Amino acid sequence: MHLFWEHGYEATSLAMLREAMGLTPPQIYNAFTDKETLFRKALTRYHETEIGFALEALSAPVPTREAIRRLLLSAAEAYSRPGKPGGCLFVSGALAASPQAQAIADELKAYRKASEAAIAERLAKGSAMGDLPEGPSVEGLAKYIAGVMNGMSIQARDGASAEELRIMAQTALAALPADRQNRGASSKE
Amino acid sequence: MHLFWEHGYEATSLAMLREAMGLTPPQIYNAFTDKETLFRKALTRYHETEIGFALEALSAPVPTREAIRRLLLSAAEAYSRPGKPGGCLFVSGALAASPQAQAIADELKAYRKASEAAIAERLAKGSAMGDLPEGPSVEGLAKYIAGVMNGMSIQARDGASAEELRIMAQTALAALPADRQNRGASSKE
DNA sequence: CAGGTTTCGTATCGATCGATATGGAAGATT
DNA sequence: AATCTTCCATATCGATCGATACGAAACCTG
Repeated sequence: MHLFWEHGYEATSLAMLREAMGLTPPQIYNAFTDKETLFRKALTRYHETEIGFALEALSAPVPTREAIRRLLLSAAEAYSRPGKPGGCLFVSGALAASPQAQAIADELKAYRKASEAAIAERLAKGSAMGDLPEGPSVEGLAKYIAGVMNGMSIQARDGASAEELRIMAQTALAALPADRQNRGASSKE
Repeated sequence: MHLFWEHGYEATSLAMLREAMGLTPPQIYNAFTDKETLFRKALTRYHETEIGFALEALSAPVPTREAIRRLLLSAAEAYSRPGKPGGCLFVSGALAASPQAQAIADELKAYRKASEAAIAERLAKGSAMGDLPEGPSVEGLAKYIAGVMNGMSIQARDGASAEELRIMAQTALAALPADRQNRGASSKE
């Protein structure tokens, strides 16, 4: 998973995976069928073990703005963990791909779209509760937040520290209109 | 250039380049030495022909916030031009790379850092002119803006329309404190 | 028009990719 | 203990990568 995270799908060779896992080629193919299946296994594992912060932040019983704040700040941490590759696997796994790997690129794109949809869903809930007063539409706001997280992923890959990512998250949050209710209650910006 | 832009450095094969340019392998190597040199030529050409909007926006004689507004909005256009690959070559060229292509990945990272530095320079100028009142530091703000542009690049690659990118740009701009002087003079948000 | 030179496309190079066939060691059964 | 079966690491597969050697066609020179 770390190798795919660091180098992306296509640039990670079987030889690298073999050395990292300490397995022989037949062992790999017996266990994972082929490289594509192995990558998909890594994707689901990544989703389960490294991306929990997103669901946690979006489902917390807090005002909408606070939920987004938690989402962005925990992303800042997750994208700059020591000992882990920088950024998000869903972004660096295959932003650009050869025609043969288009299926993989499409799958990663679907993961990114799903993240944006989850954000939009949370925003829609907030909007229905009168928690998200004026400003851009839910879809536009979700695209902005998802986009900022993608941007944080690239900044992390370029060496941004956790503190720098936190600042970026805080700055991004300033674009969101303040809550009408619970204003400043649980936020300590 | 379009092939590298669409598929990235490593995933673009000599066979694709050969077909696109209508050249035979020796012609390519006579003209460009090797694949790496060809890619660097494409990079400089991209910088000259597709990224002019950035320098134009940052050097325009307008208030700081208006300059950033123009930067983000023109990026929204540039990243979603019909007939061109989505996003920015500096991002999709090689976000993740194999160890052999690390030099290319580092060079692209340097381009991204230079963009951020250019933004920081413009912000510093504005700050010195009292044009950028309170809020985060110049470096933090520059990292935010550059990060948002990187995020827009990914959203564009995922199929976001020019209008959706414009909305994202406008939303991102809301995070910037309003100018103390010339407030709303040249901005039509 | 003949000879010599240059140019350029084809065919192929060694290396590496993802994936697999094969020979030999380990363990089970009679 | 001898034989047979099972399992697994090495060696290798065809395909493709980036890059180049070589032979034929074109062109200039005498």
